[in-house]
Amino acid sequence: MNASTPEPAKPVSGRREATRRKLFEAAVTLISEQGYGATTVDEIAERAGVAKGTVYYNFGGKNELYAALMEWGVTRLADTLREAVPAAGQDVGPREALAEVLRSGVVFISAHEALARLLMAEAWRTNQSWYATVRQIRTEAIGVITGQLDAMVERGLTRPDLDTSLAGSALFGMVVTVALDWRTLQPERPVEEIHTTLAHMADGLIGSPASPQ
Amino acid sequence: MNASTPEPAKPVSGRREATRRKLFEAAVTLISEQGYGATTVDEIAERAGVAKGTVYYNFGGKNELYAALMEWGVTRLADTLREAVPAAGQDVGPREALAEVLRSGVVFISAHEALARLLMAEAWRTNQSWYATVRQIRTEAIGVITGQLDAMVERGLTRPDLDTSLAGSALFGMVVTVALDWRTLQPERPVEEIHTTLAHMADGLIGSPASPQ
Amino acid sequence: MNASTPEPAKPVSGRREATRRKLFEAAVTLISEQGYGATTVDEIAERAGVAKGTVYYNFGGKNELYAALMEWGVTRLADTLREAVPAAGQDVGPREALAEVLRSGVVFISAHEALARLLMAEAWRTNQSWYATVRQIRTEAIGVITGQLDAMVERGLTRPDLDTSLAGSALFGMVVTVALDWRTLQPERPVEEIHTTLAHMADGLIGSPASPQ
Amino acid sequence: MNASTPEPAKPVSGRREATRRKLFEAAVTLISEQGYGATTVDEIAERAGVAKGTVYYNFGGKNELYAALMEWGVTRLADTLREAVPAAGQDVGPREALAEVLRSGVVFISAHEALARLLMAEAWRTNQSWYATVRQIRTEAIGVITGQLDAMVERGLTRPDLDTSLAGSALFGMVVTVALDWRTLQPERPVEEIHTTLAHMADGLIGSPASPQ
DNA sequence: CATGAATGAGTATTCATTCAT
DNA sequence: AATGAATGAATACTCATTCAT
Repeated sequence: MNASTPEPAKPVSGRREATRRKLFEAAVTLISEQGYGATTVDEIAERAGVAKGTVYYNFGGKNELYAALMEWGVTRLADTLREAVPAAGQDVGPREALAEVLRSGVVFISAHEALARLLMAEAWRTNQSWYATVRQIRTEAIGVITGQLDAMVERGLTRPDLDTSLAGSALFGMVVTVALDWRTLQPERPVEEIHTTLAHMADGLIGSPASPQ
Repeated sequence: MNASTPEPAKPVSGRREATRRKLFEAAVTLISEQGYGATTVDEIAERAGVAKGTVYYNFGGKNELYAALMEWGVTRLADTLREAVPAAGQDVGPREALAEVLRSGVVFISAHEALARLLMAEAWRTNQSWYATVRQIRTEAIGVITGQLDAMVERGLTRPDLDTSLAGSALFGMVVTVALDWRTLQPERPVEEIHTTLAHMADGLIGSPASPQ
Repeated sequence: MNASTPEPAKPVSGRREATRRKLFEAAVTLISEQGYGATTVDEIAERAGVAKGTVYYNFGGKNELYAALMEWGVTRLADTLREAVPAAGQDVGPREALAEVLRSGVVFISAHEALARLLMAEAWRTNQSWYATVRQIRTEAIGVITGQLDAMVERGLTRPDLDTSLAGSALFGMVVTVALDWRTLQPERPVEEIHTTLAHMADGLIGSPASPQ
Repeated sequence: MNASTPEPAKPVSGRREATRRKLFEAAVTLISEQGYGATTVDEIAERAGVAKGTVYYNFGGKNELYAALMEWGVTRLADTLREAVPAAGQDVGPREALAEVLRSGVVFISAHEALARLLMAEAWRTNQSWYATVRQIRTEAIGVITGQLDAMVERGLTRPDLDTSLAGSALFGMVVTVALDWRTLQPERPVEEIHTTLAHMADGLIGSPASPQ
């Protein structure tokens, strides 16, 4: 905060950082399994292997921990999607590029079901203190998809009048819903089947360059 | 349950029915905004303009009120979607039929935002007592869409290997997400624009009977 | 709050009022004996013979209970002092009238030591939420004394240039201090000795109509 | 520890003394504003600009810090009052001598408001561990006043039956109350006006050697 | 039918104190 | 000498539920 004192290189992962990480992991697991209200601070602390007071020392309260959690997890989702976008140099068609992004979304969600459930639960709760955070990062994630769609429109691979912003939101909702339904109702199905169906859908959904009304 | 049939046994719409309705409305709004856990019985009663005890007199408890709520709303959603399916005799192509179902979904959601938010928030929280209810009726709603897809597969209007169950879930998630994003972020946009984009997307899907892998 | 609905004569002392009174009494005793911080809500509830939740139902919190307490007690002090002022018709000299007010102050304090201690402890804690209340009513109490002094100045019974406001504050502090010291250090002394000394002091303190500098 | 004074035994004013002083000042201010119970060790440390552990390193605990505080400040008050008593040889009337003591009291209080607030707030809270300290030194301070009154009684300058101990307590309470009211409510008034009013009042007392009952 | 005061088990939160660095 | 992360016992507070009116 004070530019004149250049801070003697504070150790980034000291004891504190390790404790925060432990608490994060405990909290994600428990809250996503039981919901925010049903998860007690005692449980979180016990699972993290620290004393209850430590939660308050590090986060200030249950609400703040939850907010930090949302931000942390949701940032990771956006990052994952961004990483899935093929590098500019690579010779991959926009169609395959989009499929790749959706695929990475499914993988992420199946690895972080908990988080995905929270994300959907909080997505439209506008009066919560962490709504802004969730919304902003959700927009970022959708932005990655929208970006791919824009590229496709540019190259004439889909109808030119497509509202790519709405379509991005649609694809996002589709992926999350399918992925969660899969994990919840038919976890035994191989992930490839999910990928394939989603690819088919996306392919069809936006694959009509000039379908007549 | 219907006031036009004067049953002597139980006066269906006396003070009681009015009270229940007030409580329903208050509960849907509050819970969709804050979540189930964060909404107190006091708040619901206050918003409904009745005393707290009245909630217990009429529903037996917070959980029961919530369960009744879910069942009520979600049944109406399934009914609405079913009504949108063109009667067998009518000469409507499957393309238009599907579009009509999705359209009615959007209309329903924009009229019952709160309920839709709830539906998404609770859809995958498996260890709640009302999970079975939500799931069952959600399946019913998705079933209407799946039915249309099946009809299309039968008539060779889309790829024969489509997993219509997964696809139904995908379209459901797509519609709900788009509709809620619209209501939350850009409520000023005319509903037609939403319809059009969704129709385009569904159109694309239907239009690809045999897109090569 | 709503003038158009003239409130159908709410019963002033129903169950609720009785509960509040019990809590008041329990709280005054305990807090004055142990201090605010050392007194727990559990103790107060137990002593009042009600459940802990009842404290919150009736007052909203420990702080609010304390604030209500201060207002209640301190209002009674002001009332007591006012009542001690001889009625206008009675043939009592201002000197005796003042002595009477001070005397009633001592009696009140010895009957409500607890409250008096709180009053002094909070008198100059300007950043507490209840400071305004304490201050206002303290001013009222001092006002009764100041009123007597003004009467004396008017009749030429004391020096005309006396700052009666400051002098009122001085006499108030004198009375409270002496009374509390008495109760704390020499409770065995008869109250009359205290009265007498205070009367002497007041007599002398302001009894010099024209003492040369 | 202190490079400039290479004392082998105990460096009196090294870093440690400075730290203790900082903590003293922070503690007096905060406690006088909020009370002992409402002031946390965190706050004190933060205001003093040191880490929390430092409080414990230097004083052993919150209670000990407070006790040290009270003793330190209250000793200074007694000393100040004693110094105000004119030396035996000096030719000063008892009237002026008493006025001088009260005057020095007002000056001290206006310079150490926080301490004075504490002194009044804790004076009658008998079951605290530091009660003995506060009481003893308070008695010392009052003793200076009482001493003056005794001298006056001896010389026949006031009524012979005056309970000088009670009267001392009365004057003490009067001075502290007036001084704090002044600082809190009308700090803009010149100190001389306060002095004058107090002198007038004390004057009156002294000037009544034999006021008839 | 409806009310709202009362309840108390369950939970979040505070904060003086410790101790390894 | 000083630090600040961690602690956990003590405590304040919440809120679904009950029940007498």
